[in-house]
Amino acid sequence: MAREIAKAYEPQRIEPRWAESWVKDELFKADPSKPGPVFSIVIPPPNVTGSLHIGHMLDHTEIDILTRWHRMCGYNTLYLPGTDHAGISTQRVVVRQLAEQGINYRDLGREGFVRRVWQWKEESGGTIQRQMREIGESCDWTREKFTLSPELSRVVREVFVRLYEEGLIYRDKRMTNWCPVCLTVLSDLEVLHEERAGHLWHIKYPVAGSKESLVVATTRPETMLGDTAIAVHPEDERYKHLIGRSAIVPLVNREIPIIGDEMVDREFGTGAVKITPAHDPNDFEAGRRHNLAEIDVMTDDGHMSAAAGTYAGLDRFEARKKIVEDLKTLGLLDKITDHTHAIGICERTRTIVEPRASVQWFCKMKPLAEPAIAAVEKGEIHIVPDNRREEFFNWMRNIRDWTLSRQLWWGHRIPAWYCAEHHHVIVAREAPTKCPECGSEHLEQDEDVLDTWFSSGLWPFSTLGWPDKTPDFERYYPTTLLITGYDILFFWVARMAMLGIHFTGKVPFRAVYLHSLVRTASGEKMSKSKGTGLDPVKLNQQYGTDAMRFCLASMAAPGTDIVLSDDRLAGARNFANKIWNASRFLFMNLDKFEEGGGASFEQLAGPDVRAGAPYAYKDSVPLIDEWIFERLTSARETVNTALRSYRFHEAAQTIYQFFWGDFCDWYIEWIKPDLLNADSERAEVAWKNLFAVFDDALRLLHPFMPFLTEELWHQLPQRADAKSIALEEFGVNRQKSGEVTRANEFALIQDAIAELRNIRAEMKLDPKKKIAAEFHSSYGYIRDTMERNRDGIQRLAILSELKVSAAKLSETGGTVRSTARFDVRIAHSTDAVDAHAEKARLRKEIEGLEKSITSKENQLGNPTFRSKAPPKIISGMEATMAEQRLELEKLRARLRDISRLA
RNA sequence: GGGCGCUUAGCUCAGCGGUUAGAGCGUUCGGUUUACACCCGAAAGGUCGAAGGUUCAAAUCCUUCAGUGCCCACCA
Repeated sequence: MAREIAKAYEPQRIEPRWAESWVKDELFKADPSKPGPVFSIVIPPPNVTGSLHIGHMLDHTEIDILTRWHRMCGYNTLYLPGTDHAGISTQRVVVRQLAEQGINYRDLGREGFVRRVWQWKEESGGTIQRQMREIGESCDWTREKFTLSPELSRVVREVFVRLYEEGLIYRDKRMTNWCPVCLTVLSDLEVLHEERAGHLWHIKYPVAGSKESLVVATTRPETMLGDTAIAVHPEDERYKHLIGRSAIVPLVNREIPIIGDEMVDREFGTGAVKITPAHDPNDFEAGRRHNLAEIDVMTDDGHMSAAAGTYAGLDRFEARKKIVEDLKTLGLLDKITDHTHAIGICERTRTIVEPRASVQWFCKMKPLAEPAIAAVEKGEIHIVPDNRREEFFNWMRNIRDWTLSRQLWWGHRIPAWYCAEHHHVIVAREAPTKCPECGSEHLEQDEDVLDTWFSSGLWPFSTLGWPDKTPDFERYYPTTLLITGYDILFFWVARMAMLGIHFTGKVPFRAVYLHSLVRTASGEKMSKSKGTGLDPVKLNQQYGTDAMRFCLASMAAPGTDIVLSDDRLAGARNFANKIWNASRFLFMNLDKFEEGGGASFEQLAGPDVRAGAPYAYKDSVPLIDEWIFERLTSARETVNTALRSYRFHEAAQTIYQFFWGDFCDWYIEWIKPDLLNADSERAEVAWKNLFAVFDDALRLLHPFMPFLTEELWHQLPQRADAKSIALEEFGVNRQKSGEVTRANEFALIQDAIAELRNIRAEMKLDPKKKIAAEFHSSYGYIRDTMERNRDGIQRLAILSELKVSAAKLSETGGTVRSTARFDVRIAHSTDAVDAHAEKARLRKEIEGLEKSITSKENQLGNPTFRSKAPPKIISGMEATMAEQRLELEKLRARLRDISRLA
């Protein structure tokens, strides 16, 4: 039966079918009761609001490659999917949507709003999970988790309560970062720092009861309305006499004390600092030291509050302008100088964050950080690449307490209640009915929710059933590996490490691989909001998911960022197409072979037949087959080694090289005639070995290109119970141990063909015309190899005949090419020879060789080198030099001959 | 202010102590070879940012410098 096979690979026609069947058959469902070493990995949960972006694509590609590879290597494998409720992001998305409908979310009330978010999540929140299914990720969908599900919420409460009981979670008034757009506090990590050119305003504060005034410098004049002191250094001769007196805050005419405090840097500004405890971290501390009032002059949304007097209601930056104007008018503005300083920016909205004192829930980090640092130091958690370890240590050793509460509605509500009468605090797993201290039944739950990262920090164990001792938890925790971008090392990885160790007593993952970021051509981090992101879904459709995966993998060298381009994607697409066409060739010729009365597909390619390879013809495995099996084995070993150390690019490159270079360009080209050989035994052996190699090669490629390989693998006859190539063995070594291979003999043949082709091209000989050639080597075994493989050489070098000779080749009437071990010659009319060009070519080659030889002579002649270098290097160098000398001699002779003839 | 990277072929990047420095793309030349022009064959192209140093041996390790990118940081 002749097959209809598309001329080009059309991923769109193949991918959806397999993606669907993999999910439907629950192909990747983990079973903790099954034997085998464990490979478990949890997904970095993407936002429910999200759709797949290029960063996920990279994450997921790497995760899926390693998962599929381990699965095929016999591991009991779990890849656990799920999503994050993403507090601020999600809330902002829904708030914006409501606003578009003219609804102010606050009007819905807390419950109404949260209900809307859930509703929205159900309707359009599944995008990313759907996309993950479409791109065929081999995760266990029966174990999908969501950070805000009742199941995981229970874990969040458990953890919060325990930390509170241990005294690690506390509530306090402290300096926090306030985002006037998000309307919530942020943790330090959510605040970015940006250097900006600003000013230093020098403002005169009159000293009470004197004509003197004190000049202070500030970058934020509007905060002066909340000043409650002026500080100078106690030892500062300029101001010492003023300590204990007071000054008048201009514009609001408040009398404030002048205090002495060591915190003041005499060198900076004027050496006198206005103290605004409600709006500056240093001032807050100073305020506590000196018992100063905290006057908050701003509202939640960044306007001036009632405390700002006549400025109330103004936007904070408007107020700044106005205040500066007014000071100028009053003659109280001493001067303005330029000043560049770092300001805090909200990670999401890019608005300037306002430092503000407020009451929040915090988590003490030092006691949690120490065991995590130790775990990384001891190698219980292995961080790759190495330099990220240092970053981790740096941050962890200087860690500060974590602001946990957020003034949002979407998220895990803080499990704390206050009694109306005495404000007793009750922290509990379930809502209490009365205050255990005073018995009051008027309880109100804390309005705030937890930072999103609090629940993600529990992800590796919360998803596996902790605190219960579930079979999943027992079998799959600690997880084997975590793969994520280095940009969330602190946000997420560090917190998982701390919380995992604290609560389970074990590290949450044994290794962390932090991959590169995908950047735009201009080097920026790709971002949807900036419009610089590539849409992987579109690209997957355009080039095929396999091509996309392969492309990313081939560029994913550890520690370096990726710049994706159409060229690279096209290259990967071409590779997929190449494989498709190679298969097309196999199946088309197989049809011919069967129709011509040859053995059946089953007889040539059945699973048992494939397993029995390599097959011999006339008592020995054909050289070409032995060669390709060896190339395959070596490629597989390289891939295994590379993947063990996350060198995806190396693995991908190796496979590419093997499939395209070895398998297509040489192996298939070489065996073409054998496949339809009149000698049916030779043909059968060729076919059998071919299918065995093909099967192995598909397996090798499968983790990288799951769809294409699944499709092609199913074209081969399979066992009745074989469901997917994904569940097959990655590869078995087909070489018998101790067997001496002749595979490198084929390398000589390749060299000879290359030299012959080179002559043809350089001499511009008619590419279609078969030409006679001669081959000489002083080694008998090499001549034998050529004799035995004459047909193939003639075919691939387009020769009419190949004369193998023990005698030196004549230089006249043709062109000779030499390697150390052999010479080839093609006869042609001398006018084809551009003697000048040929001489130049020879000279260049001679020069290169001479340089290389001289450098080796120098080294080998150096006694210190001989005594210190490893013997392997010395003998290798000697051998190479000997070969190079032989070749050099030949090239020189040839140059002399040409010169003489010309 | 600290810390971490990067600088290698026209472009994008591998290689990170050892034997004439590699890939993809691009370029040049030649090809309707019964799988593939998303292809085949051949070739050109690099004193590995600069200067010192360590070593028998340096693109690879160290120092300095010059560009360039990123992360962390409560000096008004």
